[in-house]
Amino acid sequence: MGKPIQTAISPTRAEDYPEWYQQVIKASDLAEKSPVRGCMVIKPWGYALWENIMRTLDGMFKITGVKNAYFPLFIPLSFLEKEAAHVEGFAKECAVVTHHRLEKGPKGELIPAGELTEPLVVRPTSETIIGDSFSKWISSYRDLPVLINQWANVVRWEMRTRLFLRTSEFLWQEGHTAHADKEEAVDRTRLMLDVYARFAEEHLALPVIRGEKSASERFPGAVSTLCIEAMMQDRKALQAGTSHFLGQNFAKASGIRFQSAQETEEFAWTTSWGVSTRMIGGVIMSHGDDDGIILPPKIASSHVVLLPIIRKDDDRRPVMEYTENLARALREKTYGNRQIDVEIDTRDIGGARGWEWIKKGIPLRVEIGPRDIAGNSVFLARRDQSPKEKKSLTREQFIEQIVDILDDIQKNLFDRALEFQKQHTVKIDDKNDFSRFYTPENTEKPEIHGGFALSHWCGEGSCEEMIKEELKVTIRCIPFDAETEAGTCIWCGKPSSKRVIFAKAY
RNA sequence: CGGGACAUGGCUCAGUCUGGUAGAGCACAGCGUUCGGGACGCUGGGGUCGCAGGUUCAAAUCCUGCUGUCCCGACCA
Repeated sequence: MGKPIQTAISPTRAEDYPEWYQQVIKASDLAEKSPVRGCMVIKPWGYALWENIMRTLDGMFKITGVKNAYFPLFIPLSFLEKEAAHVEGFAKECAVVTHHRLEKGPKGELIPAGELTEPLVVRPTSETIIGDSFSKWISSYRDLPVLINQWANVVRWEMRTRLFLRTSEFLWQEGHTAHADKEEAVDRTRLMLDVYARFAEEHLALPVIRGEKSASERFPGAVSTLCIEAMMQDRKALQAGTSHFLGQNFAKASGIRFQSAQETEEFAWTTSWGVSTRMIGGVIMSHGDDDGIILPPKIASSHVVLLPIIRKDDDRRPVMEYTENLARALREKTYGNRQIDVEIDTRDIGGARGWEWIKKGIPLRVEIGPRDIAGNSVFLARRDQSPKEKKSLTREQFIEQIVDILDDIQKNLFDRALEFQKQHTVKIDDKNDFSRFYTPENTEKPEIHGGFALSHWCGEGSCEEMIKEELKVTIRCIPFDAETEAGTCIWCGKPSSKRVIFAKAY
């Protein structure tokens, strides 16, 4: 009884975007909140995404000469104190370990005991501890460059958290490199950003804008910070990856010195770069619809689910046999850098079964019943199309075409996201227009509004700050492809030579 | 860390004002009927009402303290 529900997720994106995001994660079984404040449990369907991200990115790093290593979770407090700007940036969100033992209290409760002489900081990032290693590994220009990456967890004690987008503990990779000259380090910074951009676009189907951060948004201690920025469906920007040129700041703090070919003692030039589980939040918010998430096939937790339709007991045997055979044939095929992953769902829960897989965002659903066996066919539905758009293919056609179909979905998701980004990216030259663009009509509960504004900026931090203060809008980046063009700052009217990207941000 | 709200089964909540046997819907399990557009019936399992004190013959309900969560600010991959 009751009216059929129109969408699988309630509320819809238009009704309440932040709430939609939470509900989508719940419905898709990606992750859940943990009993620990601000932390999350990543469930198998969500962790598979991360595994696929890791596998692909890891390969991309290694092609550029990067090797993996692992550094400690704990950083001596004194290490963190070495770089002034770095301390400034992270001091307010560090978890600190002060004891190394638990003792039974009078009521049997456990009390921390054995105070450490030097407190240990749970890494918020590893520049300082990796720098310490680098200082020991490097003594000659012949030792350079050193190109290291680690896959790890880090902790930043955030005030407000959201699953995947901002959690107190998150998974990421952090690359750290040291070079003999500035030029090479600058090139590496840019190279890794390009790796991220290519990964985001080709694997996550996220169109991104590459650019440089303004001084106020720079990584604490960096000389320059490069980033990729993606537009979510609420038209806010999400920083999906960053690459930092650290100059000699951290080399000086950690004593990374080497003897040059000219026999002089020099400080190394270092870089660091990272992407995190936040990317998954970006995938959810870019591609999801009111029926749940839509996984890009390249990183999808699984590619296709087979749904046997069994009406009578007599059907069971032939339908299951047909299904198992199809699964075997599909698993022999390769898409991207892995074999096709096939799920078989035999649960007898009626139509709810298909909807669960829609909510989980699996790229392809295949229904297999007596009719298909009779016609040697399959009944196929694509997650990037409406749930009703199912069509029949012969078994052979399907096996032959599945890789192309997956690729078509991948491309379609990217094209849609790019179209959306273009639609909501506008050049704005008038201050009033700018304010109007970023002011919701309903201030109580802001509707989806705004987008990326390409506007002139004089380069002054004070303008940036006032814009942030008044409109909650920040400079996301100074795009690499910005053309030199005479104009006036959107805020103060002083002359400016190029446009930057403004947006509300996550 | 400042201002506000809340805490009852896995989830969403009623019951609290006016103290007296712990409730509903959804979810879950079993059986049957179903199944290619989100099924239905019957039966069943599951909660010391956030924690610790106090008042009382009696506390989910009243009082005190604590903890946690959410919303709004300051901070952020």
